Amino acid sequence: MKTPGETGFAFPDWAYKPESSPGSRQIQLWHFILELLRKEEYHDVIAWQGDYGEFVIKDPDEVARLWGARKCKPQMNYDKLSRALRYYYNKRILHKTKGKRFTYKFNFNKLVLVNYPFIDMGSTGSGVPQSAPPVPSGVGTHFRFPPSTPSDVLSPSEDLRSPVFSAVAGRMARNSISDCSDGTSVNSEMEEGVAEERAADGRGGGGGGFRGILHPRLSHDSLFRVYGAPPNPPHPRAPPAHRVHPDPLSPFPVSPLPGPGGVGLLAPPLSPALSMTPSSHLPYTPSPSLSPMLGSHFSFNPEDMKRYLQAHTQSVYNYHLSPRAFLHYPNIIIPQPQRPDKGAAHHPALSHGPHPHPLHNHSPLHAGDEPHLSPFKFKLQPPPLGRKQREGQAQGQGRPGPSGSGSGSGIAPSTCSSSSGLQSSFSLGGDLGSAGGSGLLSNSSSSASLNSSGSLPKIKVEPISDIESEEEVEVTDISEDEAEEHEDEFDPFPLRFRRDQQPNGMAPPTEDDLDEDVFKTPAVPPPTLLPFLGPSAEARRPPTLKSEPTEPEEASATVGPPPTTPGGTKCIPLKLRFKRRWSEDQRMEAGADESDDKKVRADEGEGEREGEGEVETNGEKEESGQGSVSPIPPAQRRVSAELHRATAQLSLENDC
DNA sequence: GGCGGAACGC
DNA sequence: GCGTTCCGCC
Repeated sequence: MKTPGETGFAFPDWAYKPESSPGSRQIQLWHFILELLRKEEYHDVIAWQGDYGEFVIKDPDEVARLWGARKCKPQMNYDKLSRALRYYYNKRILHKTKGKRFTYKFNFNKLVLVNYPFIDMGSTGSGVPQSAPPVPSGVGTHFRFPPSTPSDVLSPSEDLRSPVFSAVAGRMARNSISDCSDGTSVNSEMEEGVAEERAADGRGGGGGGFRGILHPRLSHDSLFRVYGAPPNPPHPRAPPAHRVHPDPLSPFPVSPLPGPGGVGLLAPPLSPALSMTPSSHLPYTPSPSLSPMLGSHFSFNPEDMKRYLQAHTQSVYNYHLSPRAFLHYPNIIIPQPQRPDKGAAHHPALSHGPHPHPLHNHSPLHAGDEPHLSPFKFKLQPPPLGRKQREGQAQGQGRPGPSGSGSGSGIAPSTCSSSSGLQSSFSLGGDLGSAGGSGLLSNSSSSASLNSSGSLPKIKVEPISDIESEEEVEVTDISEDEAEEHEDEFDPFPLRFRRDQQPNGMAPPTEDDLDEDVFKTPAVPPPTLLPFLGPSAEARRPPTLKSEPTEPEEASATVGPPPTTPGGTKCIPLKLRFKRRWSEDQRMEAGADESDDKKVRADEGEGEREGEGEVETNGEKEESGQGSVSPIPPAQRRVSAELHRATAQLSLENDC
């Protein structure tokens, strides 16, 4: 057994906060265990031992008693407590160290996941040492990332003795009460021990330690903004440059609970933070020493963080995490798929691709210049909007704020985000915007955000074809998620979303899309489209149209006469284009000569109009109607027909 | 000692 | 959801 000073396992402060236990108002057993573990005075009862996260209950009865005291369950015993612990097996929060009596091991990764559901913990059991805490090492410095900030996650790595944890535990201890009232209190036994510690510490006030660990580059302001907390700096005083807890043996200088000291920082309603816990896909390399036994200092390397965040983002998509999670983190920048089109690729938003998490913006390093270094093999789409949201946006948002350099964009209120409590509490966006000044999407709305990134070249890509194709894919590919997500009115990552990005100047999916599994579009246009493409398309149209999906019509209805302006980035479905062209022709023809060919027109157009009428939207019906009353001079008709043919051919070439 | 099902309470 | 309690089983 190591001495407390040597055995600091670090957890982010939230790990010690009962409130951080999702779904439970009360302290959870594992929280409690952590509490005990980090308290020196209980090291003869329970202590870290062995691998990272591994601990041994030296005195089962005592631990049970303590637990019982905390929970006001006098009848508690180890048998019961162990049962509770065993329930953690399934949750993978804990697991048993086989062969060692009373020895369990924390699965840090899982702990993180539990608190930060959207964080991928796919690494669990796959390479990353379970419960391997990110490495605190060394002695002088401290965890660099703001504690309790989203970035301050379960970092088992952080030394318990580090200010962060000290602060957390300390307060906790101070506030300890054996009243069994709630999870925030610690039983009297603990309190006693802590009291002594504190005395020994001679430590000042709680807040200090906290501030001490703030990242130098992170202003308090920025930190608080992360929480959407009031801008007023918690502590005007300058934080100690480093060491805040005088006594390395006293890990509990400050309480993690909200209070005079660390108020806002300590209790984000929900920390959306990323875990510091390394995962298998995390390039992040821990400090030399992973041993929690070492006194430490978490020298956090921004670069590492950057990679880490990248990895995590990737994880989210690579693994089982539902993209729905992003609903709660509207500000997360999702790397955009690379487009053949350079312009699109350089879209500001895209440039952040590799660093989807807003956090990265906190760090001075912006990878805004690595648009092509995206490690993602798949397409990542900006958080899609729910249908309602999209619609609402279409109306409400006439002009996305120009955010030339992203100045305004960052803090721009995200209309879409309002729906989520999380979003409000965790407004990284603001911070992002200001910090990055890079047009990061603070606006959860993909379209708005993207658009707002000013320099985004509007690309009109023709011919279209994608929309219909996508619709197809959408129907077939989305199956699970789609159906599921619909319930939430959240449109996770169905292909449908692509339609939304088009208005943003995103080129419609192209070749590279075909390489993608996720967002693959059919290589061939729907059969129903084919009739259009032939010279006699018009004639054959009616029968086929009936079975055609109506998306294009819907689109046209919304778009009205499509943004035919060059700036109009809306891609018009092939079918629709033909339709419009046809209508135009009709109009032209009508204008040309009214008297002549009503009969002719009637004869020729009969079939078409009938068929078309069945699928046309009202508006277009009108157009058609117009055409129907307009005779066409043979010559003109010829031209028109050729035009049709040409267009069709062109479409064929470009399409598919 | 350890496991996990089941019923139950909050 | 998170235990708590009880219990049979290995």
